Amino acid sequence: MKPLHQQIRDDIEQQIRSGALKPGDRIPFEHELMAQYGVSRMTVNKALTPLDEAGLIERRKRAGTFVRLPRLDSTVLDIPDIQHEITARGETYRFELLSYTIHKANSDEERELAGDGGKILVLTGLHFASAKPLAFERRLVNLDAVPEAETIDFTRQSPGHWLLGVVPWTHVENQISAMVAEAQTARHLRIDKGGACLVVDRRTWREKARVTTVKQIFDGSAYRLIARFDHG
Amino acid sequence: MKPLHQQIRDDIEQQIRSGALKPGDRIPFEHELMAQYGVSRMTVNKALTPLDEAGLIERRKRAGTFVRLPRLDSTVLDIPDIQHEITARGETYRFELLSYTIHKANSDEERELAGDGGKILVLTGLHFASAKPLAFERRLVNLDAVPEAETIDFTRQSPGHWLLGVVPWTHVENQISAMVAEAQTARHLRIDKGGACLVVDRRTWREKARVTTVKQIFDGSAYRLIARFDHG
DNA sequence: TAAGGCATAATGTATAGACATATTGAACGC
DNA sequence: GCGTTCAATATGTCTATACATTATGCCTTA
Repeated sequence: MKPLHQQIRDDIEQQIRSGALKPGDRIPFEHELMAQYGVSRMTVNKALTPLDEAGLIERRKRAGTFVRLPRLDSTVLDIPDIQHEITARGETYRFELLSYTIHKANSDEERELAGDGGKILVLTGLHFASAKPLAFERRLVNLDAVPEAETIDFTRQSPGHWLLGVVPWTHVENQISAMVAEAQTARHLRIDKGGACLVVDRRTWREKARVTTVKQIFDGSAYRLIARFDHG
Repeated sequence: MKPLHQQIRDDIEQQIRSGALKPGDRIPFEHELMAQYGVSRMTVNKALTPLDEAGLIERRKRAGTFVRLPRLDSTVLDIPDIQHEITARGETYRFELLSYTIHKANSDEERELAGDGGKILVLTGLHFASAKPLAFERRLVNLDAVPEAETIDFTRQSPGHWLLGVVPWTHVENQISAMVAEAQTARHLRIDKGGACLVVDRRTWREKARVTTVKQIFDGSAYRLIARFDHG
């Protein structure tokens, strides 16, 4: 048996999603719901609070509780870790390191990550799904934020996968764009020059500190970002 | 002043994110936290419950409460409504209808949406940011699920924006990919043939019923999906 | 009539106590 | 030794109550 507060919550949520309760409609007062379901006010409150936090309802003192206007501005999708995604669909994953250097920040991009003269790790590599190159990656790691990274062998291990497990991130910014493969990218991904590529640029923070910056270029004909989202 | 339960919650969350509490570590028992913060058990519980739901901690009867292993598999991003996004960055939005037909489903794609012989609305159009065409859209709407759509004038209004406000969706599936513009797309978006485009394919459900299918093709040089995500 | 004050009614937060439920670990019996 | 039982313990849920907070709308007053 589900807890009472969850039954009430599910009940109200269902009424909203089905359209029985429309945006702007007032939901019964807490004391009315108490009588209706035969529970205490704390239980009603525990049912309504998550609906408020999820943005489905709005609660105003003295006035009551109302169904919110639907949020127009977003849907949500997952961007999985490449390694995880490849193994999840039953293919074997392999990372191949192409280049690896450690030096002091001296470009704008590097200074933005690690500050002027900060120590950074720059590496490029390829992600393979079975025998096929799926993505080219160029990654910068702020070694002041993640000093352990200097001791890890990335010739086989994906740096992104390692970082996700070791460094707890608090903020991520993704940019997804499309570009046409130039010569070097085409060679790496074994596609024709002029083919379409899907590009993910990702910047990661831990609290205030920048952790890593990565550009991942996917073969547009072989890769799609697939995302499902269930409301509620 | 923040509520007590939130202070406690923030405090514990901070300890986890900073690394002071590591995965597997036991968090003090509720009765210990009661003494530590000088609050009742309900308040402690109200602080811990959201951390549990967010997946940061795991609670086991008799054993106690523990810091969870970090989830490796996903990060989350928003895909905004085009119209909302354009107006949000201060440009004027315009939708231009290119074609509009209503007929019975007769292709595989149409049958998948509305069933065999179901009534569907098919339209194509362009989204403009100020004077520039930003995206080409081809949309199928299941008129059995959204009969009102037949009465709406889409010559100026974006069908996606209208649908979002009118039809509460429960499930969305997005596919993001990259392609090279062929002749017609290039002409519509006023870009060179062979330029890169970002493509979003979206399918929307309301409960079990399919609502709409849309393919949006963006000028890859002018558009990026930008997504930020804050942990917790 | 308009500005301001005030009682009222709703949600917001917190307490103490009760019983339910699940799991651990020790005591017990074979 | 090994499995079983059982009490202890921590979380899960719910109640009844109390006081805080805030916006409403009436009522008073200039």
